[in-house]
Amino acid sequence: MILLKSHSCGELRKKHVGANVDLAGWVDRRRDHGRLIFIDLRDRGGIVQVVFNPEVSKSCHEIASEMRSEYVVRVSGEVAPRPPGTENPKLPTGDVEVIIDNTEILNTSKTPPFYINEDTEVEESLRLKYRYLDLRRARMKRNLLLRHQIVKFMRDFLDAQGFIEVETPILIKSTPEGARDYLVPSRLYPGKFYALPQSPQQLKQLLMVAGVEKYFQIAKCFRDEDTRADRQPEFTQLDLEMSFIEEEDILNLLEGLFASMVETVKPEMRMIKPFPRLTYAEAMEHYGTDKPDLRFGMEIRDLSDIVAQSDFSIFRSAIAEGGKVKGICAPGCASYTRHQLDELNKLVQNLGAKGLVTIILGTSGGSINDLTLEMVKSVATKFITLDHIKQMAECLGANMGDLLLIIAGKPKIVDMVLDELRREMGHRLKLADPNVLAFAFIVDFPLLARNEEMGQWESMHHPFTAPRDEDVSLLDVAPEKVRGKHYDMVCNGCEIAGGSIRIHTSHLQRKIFKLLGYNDDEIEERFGHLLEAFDYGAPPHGGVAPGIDRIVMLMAGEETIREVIAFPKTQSATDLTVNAPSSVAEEQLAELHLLLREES
RNA sequence: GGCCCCGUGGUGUAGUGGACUAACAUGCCACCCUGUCACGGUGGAGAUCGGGGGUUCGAAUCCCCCCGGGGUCGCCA
Repeated sequence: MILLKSHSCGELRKKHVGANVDLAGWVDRRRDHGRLIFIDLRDRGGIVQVVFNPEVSKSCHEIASEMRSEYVVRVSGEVAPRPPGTENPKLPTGDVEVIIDNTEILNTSKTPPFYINEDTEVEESLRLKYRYLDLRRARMKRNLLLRHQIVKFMRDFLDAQGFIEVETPILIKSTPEGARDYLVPSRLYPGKFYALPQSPQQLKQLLMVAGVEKYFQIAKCFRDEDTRADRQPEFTQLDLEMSFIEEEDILNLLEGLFASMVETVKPEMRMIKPFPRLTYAEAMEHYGTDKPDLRFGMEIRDLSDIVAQSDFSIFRSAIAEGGKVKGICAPGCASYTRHQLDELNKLVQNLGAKGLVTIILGTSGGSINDLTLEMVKSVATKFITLDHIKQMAECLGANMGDLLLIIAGKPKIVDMVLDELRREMGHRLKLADPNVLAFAFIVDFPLLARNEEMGQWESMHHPFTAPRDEDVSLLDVAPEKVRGKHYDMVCNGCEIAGGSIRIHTSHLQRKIFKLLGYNDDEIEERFGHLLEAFDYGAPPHGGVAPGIDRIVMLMAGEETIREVIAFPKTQSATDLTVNAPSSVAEEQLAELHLLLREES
């Protein structure tokens, strides 16, 4: 026998009754009744109950009494209908069972360090150390399968649209202006290094010059920066690029791809269609972030004009110093206790705000017109008139019984803190439906942002992003006003994709590099290959790169991308499964011409 | 680099200065059990409470340092 299995455990149904089957898998659970032993046998396809009856086979029954959790076993027998009344509706295979007349233990197993057969919380470091066991669990198996289905859909979809998949190198050239690079020392060239790609950006643009026209790749990207729930040192992007297109083409492609992918792979999840489009300015104004969670409202409103003339020094001084006063309305939260308000205050202070002004609007429902000063609970009542409070409540769309949360300070801090508060309150009030994927496009980004520390212009996206045609003339006089042909796709508060129409002439590209502070030598050394390529008939082109880990995370309903990566790294960038990074032998270092520095 | 949370039998939790000789569930081991499916029953083994130091008559519990995991700000063109 070459194959140990004639069927998968999970596929057996009533129609198989009478068939002799060969199965193999892991012991999920054992129920030993003394004479009769039931084993739930598990393989990738599912679980089926197999029965060891000493009256059928005494030797099989003896072997089965030795079986324990996670033993690897092979069984053969006849598929039988379960006796009436003993069917198990919880199992897809619950109408049948396999009466075993031949079996073998292929391998034993130690008692696993955590439950494989139960969906209980286990400390993540333990799961990662024994990731191969963790991946046996239903949740991880489901996530791996979903990821496969998503990636397969992407490949099929893009193939049907005429894209071709091209691989680009993993050993490329360091580009220190972006994220920190992962470096690979060169054995053949002492003192020189390759870098792992932060993204295949320049290579895919060269593929456009090469006439590929429609390219994509499931691309591993590497960035040596600190991790987050949605950020890993290495991650996967659906990298794609097209020639002879404009921004609208990319957005249409994305919407078509993601909408049909969700409808195919996760039909139970809902979307807002067509995907809403917000300008960067609108997103920042109403959500305080360029990646808003649009599953709920609770929009931020600017209250500066209302309170500018008030006697409340916190508000007045913030505005006088060039700051803003903005707030949100937490519906129905007037009953918040002192303790809960203190908690929120602590939250905003940890984020860098000076404090949180809370205004409780009465205790029961009703029209805000009936509000009296006695019904308002807030430190602000001493300094702010009832009229101002009513105006703020109206501006925030508040009703009686609601809680206003107001932050004053520098615009950047105010936005960041209110974004956090909005998401926190949305979470507490369960406003974000987990079965909704609220995709949206963010457009009209500024091309450049001022780096205050360095006193220099930096690319908002990357230096290859084309400025809007009508703004090109502003590059010389007012760079901050130049809008880029840059777009993001966001979903549920997560940046899912970023892309742009690229510069495709060396003249304009050089101009941008110079604006970013590079001199001619630096431009030549770092980007000479790209600029030269542009002089050989580079077509207009643009593209986008959706993060695969993130979209799988959202579709799997997970909180971190580690749950959808087979072997993820910890927050401190270690791999607990294989214990990486690790020391290397002195001989390896010597071969690479490396000497370790003494760190103080 | 900053701030915050977590670490108690194999696993998940309870215990927040004395009654803890550390509890509960589950897992594990042994025996019993022919229809269970998170099988059931009886019995048993198993943690000096992440590590180190300190305070105290007394520390799982309070303080300090360290280690590990997580969240986040900075960082992520």
